[in-house]
Amino acid sequence: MTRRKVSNTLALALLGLLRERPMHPYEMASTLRERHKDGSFKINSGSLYDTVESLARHGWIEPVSTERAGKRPERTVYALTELGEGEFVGWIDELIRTPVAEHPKFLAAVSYLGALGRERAADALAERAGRLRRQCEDIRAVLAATVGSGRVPRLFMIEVECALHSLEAESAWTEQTIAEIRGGGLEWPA
Amino acid sequence: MTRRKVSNTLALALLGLLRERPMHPYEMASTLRERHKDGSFKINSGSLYDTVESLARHGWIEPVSTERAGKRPERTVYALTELGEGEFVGWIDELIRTPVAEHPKFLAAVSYLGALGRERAADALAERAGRLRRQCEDIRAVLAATVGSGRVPRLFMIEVECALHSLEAESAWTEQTIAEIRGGGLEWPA
DNA sequence: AATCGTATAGTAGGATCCGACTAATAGAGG
DNA sequence: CCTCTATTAGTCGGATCCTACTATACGATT
Repeated sequence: MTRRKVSNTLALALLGLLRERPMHPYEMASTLRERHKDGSFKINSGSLYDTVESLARHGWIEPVSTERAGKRPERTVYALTELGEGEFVGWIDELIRTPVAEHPKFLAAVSYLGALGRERAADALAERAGRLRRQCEDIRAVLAATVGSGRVPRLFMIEVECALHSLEAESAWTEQTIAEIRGGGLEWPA
Repeated sequence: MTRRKVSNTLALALLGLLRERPMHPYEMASTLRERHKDGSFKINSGSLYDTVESLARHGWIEPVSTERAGKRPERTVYALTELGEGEFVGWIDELIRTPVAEHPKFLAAVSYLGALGRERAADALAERAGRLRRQCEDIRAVLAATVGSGRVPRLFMIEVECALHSLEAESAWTEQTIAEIRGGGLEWPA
């Protein structure tokens, strides 16, 4: 009972791009960055090439040509296969329907918040809260510059809205918890 | 500029446990599960032993004895070192202060929500919403049975509250997005 | 008393991931 | 027109992680 053959979500991003047109790996990465998809996918040149190879091995994409400009390394252009197209949609469907447990680092740290002591805990949370606020602003700016100006359909940036929503929630929890610590509403056992 | 020597947050969990008393690896894992920390840390027997070894290699913990019960494999009991204690607190502080980009699978899928088409997207989101609601209820039940009954100090389960808060936020976003899709408030380009 | 399921305890080997590196070209600045 | 930096493009080796597996003990059931 082998799980899904390729599980890295970067693969999902690549499949999605190749639905538009064939590309070579480096172009996939830069296109994703241009479109601000680097918040939703971890784009790392190391794993990029591994992932492309793995997709090709499973027949979800295939090389269609190789080009060469000057003395630069040869670039292999890949295209989506029919198999890949089907897997793409099925995979998304599954990812949406079934929540999977993630283990964010913040949660790990919060588990031992007590170890910092009241003062330092409140301090650290306050610093985080500030950074979260700035991150939210940055994201709002991106949304304003794209969807806000009507240049990009909202659906194409919907995951950015989703990320913003969850950042805002984290921000709210953080502020509220600081208040409870400082206000004494949260007991602090030894 | 060396990165942090051990980066897996499971290591953080282990350090935290060993602050109470020395334990052998299997006991660490089962204690964490008992305390419902398996929502905040990914506990996997494979990585457990790797992580313990890595912590020992860096001198954050050290073997203090080996015991044997019957013909079972020998168990090595580890204790926290002073170095480990310091790193523990410093690590938590850093994790709290500095948000790091996580890349939840859901966000990846939402990035290509368009590929499902209106109907199917709303459907899939609705299924997720249902599961999220059930998860929230489960968590509330755990909180009621522990903190609610006064048997466990609230600070010891604070990360569960945090996780609940973020699940609720995701839940809300999901419901709201379903409504926008079904109500036509969200444009659906080809 | 033989069998079944579950808890205890850990190992081995491969898949995956990633940081650090190489190397060529284009364009900016002096 | 020469150097410097940024961008383009990709490789490589090792660290990490996890799945699947081994093996014993113990209580309950037939």
